[in-house]
Amino acid sequence: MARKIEVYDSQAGMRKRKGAGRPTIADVAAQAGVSSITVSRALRDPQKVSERLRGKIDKAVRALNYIPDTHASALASSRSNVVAVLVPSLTNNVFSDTLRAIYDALDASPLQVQLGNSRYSAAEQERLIGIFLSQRPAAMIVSGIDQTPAARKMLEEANCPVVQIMETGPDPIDMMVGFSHYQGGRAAAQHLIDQGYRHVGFLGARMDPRTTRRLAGFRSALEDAGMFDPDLVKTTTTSSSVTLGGVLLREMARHRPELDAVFCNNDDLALGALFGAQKAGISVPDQLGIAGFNDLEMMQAACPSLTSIRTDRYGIGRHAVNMVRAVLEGTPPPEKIVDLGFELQKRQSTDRHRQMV
Amino acid sequence: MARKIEVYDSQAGMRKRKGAGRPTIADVAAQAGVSSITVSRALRDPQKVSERLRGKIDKAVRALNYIPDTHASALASSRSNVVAVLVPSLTNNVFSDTLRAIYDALDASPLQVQLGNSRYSAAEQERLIGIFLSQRPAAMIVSGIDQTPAARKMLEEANCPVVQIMETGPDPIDMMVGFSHYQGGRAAAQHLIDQGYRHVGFLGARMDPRTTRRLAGFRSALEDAGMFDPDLVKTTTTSSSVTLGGVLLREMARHRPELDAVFCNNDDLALGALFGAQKAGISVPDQLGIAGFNDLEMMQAACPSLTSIRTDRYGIGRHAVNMVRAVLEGTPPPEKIVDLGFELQKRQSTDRHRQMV
DNA sequence: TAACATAATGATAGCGCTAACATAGAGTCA
DNA sequence: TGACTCTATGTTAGCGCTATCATTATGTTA
Repeated sequence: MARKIEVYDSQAGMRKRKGAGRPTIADVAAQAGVSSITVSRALRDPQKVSERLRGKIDKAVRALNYIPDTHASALASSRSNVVAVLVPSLTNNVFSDTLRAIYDALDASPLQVQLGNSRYSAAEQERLIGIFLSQRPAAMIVSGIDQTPAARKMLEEANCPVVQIMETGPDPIDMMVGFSHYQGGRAAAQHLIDQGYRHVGFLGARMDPRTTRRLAGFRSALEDAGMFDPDLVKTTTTSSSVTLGGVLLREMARHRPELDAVFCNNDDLALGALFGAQKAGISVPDQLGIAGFNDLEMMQAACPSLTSIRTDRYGIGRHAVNMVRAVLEGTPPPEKIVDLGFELQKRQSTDRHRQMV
Repeated sequence: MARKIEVYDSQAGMRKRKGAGRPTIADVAAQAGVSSITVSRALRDPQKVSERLRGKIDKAVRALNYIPDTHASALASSRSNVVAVLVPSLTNNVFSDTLRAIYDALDASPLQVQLGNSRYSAAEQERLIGIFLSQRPAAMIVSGIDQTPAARKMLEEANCPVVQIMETGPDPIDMMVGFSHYQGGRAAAQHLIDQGYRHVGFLGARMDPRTTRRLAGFRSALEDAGMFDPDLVKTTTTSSSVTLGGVLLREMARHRPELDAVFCNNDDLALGALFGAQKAGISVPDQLGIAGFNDLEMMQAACPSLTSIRTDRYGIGRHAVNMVRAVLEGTPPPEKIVDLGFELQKRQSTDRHRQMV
């Protein structure tokens, strides 16, 4: 038996791996003259360790420049501090506002963000969900409600809180924060009708599920008013830009001179439509009304100021994090679905009424 | 000896932890009738495993819906697949373009992005660097060259490639990709002087080290021309916005009616200045020249189109990733410092010359 | 056919941390 | 004072992977 142990030990010695060369919790423990677990506790939950030892440990940590290993910690505790967040675009201001809220809201907590960019592709979103789940995240926040069946299944089995954001719908995977894009599109169209516009067009770039629902709402309002004209709907597969807004507007105005208003499915297009109208000598709002969607900051600064549907993008991020934290702290929020609504911001670009009086 | 083993086993049984409940590599191995290490190899390096076993393993992986645990892998191999990226803002389009490039460039590799938002604070950047290093990242990409001494020390000792982006300077921590903001500011000012403007102002929001260097370049050009007037420099501590550009412009124009051009330290301010001028009945470019910085897409779409300093934000991200990958693959790039320069885009907003002819 | 390289697979230990239990010492109360 | 908490610390094993070596099956050469 002794012999066996010897063999065992020598093998162990021969096989020793080198690690990353950084100080470990054991080094800190040795330096402070305590056990590893005490160091672990001192770092995670200081009031569980006496002040005397805490002082020694802090000193050792500083002396060795010790940084705990996240991976070892996550493995041992089988819980990570990562909140995985999936957005379809990094350059769209809509998502950056929401992201900023998520970062702000997580700031006071030990949670970290892991961000993925699905590039408006459901397949890519599915792929990223798989990758992210391999990190055993503490929670997941994903954009939209149109996950692939496989993605949905993964999220349902993910064993962590999941929040779908930007949009609401009848069938949440777990929780939801957003608003109705259909109603938003409808409200914008109704406003243009109410302002007396009669030939209202729709400009849309790279239609995703949400912008498609805005179009559906737009259409329903116009149909109800007996004013819907399919020729006045112009969408593209290319991504949105200010330049594109101008191009689309001028094309539509050329083909259909009776056009007297446009609802742009986002604010970049609306700004571009304004510039396009200015270049073509079309006066806004007299000859052309313009409404956008999201109400980015520039809309009210523009000249003329631009009407838009204000959405609470920051609030969506904040709410999503609050719901996640509530669940992680054992107090699930009473409502699984939060609809933050939207608000029509009426501005000069659709203010024809006053001019006609 | 047998007895000893029994004791050992029973103790182990008493203490068994439950883990996360997900299938592990051992479950896959059992299902496929092979050893764990073979599964590990099949997943990481398929050609090291015979086709027959690979098939069985793939089937077992799918059947169990197995997702490898990143943390366990990182711990065992003491290397992670995380590239930590630190930017000062998530809402500034400048960084979102660079981020998009980083995500795009990493797409084909197994590397993952870990993104931090330092909110334009060096102290916050330092804190985040500490947090990120605890994940033993494969590489770090940080914005700017003005790290705190402690942050710089951590990065120097980080034992992974480090790229400082957005800016170049004489003393890289490791590698650098960017351009000279000083020269950019100088070029913008020189252009305004060349166009015949004589009372050139500077509008700046929340000055960070880079915008401060743009101002220094601006100032040096005006001083060389004997035209610098400190009263024509207006900066704020609040963050940049289109609205703010209009406010700053109108304040400056009111106090100094002789003002005939402004260089705005970013494009949002420049757009706001345009709108502000339009509201105040100041004609651009005749009575007022406007130049921005970065050349966001909207600049050329505006009416009148807006002059700006074009910067290669996407290229910065792409280059940074390429340098990182080169180092990780063992072929360090020949140049540690890459200057991607900038390009003055002359547009209508400063095209007074033509009008005067 | 012996000697040897090569390829495919496996057994074992360890990465750095923490859960779970164990223990020693200091109150606490009747 | 003894049975009993409570607090601060320690011991041990294990989280789920992979590095390292060991072994076995297979081909290759002279």
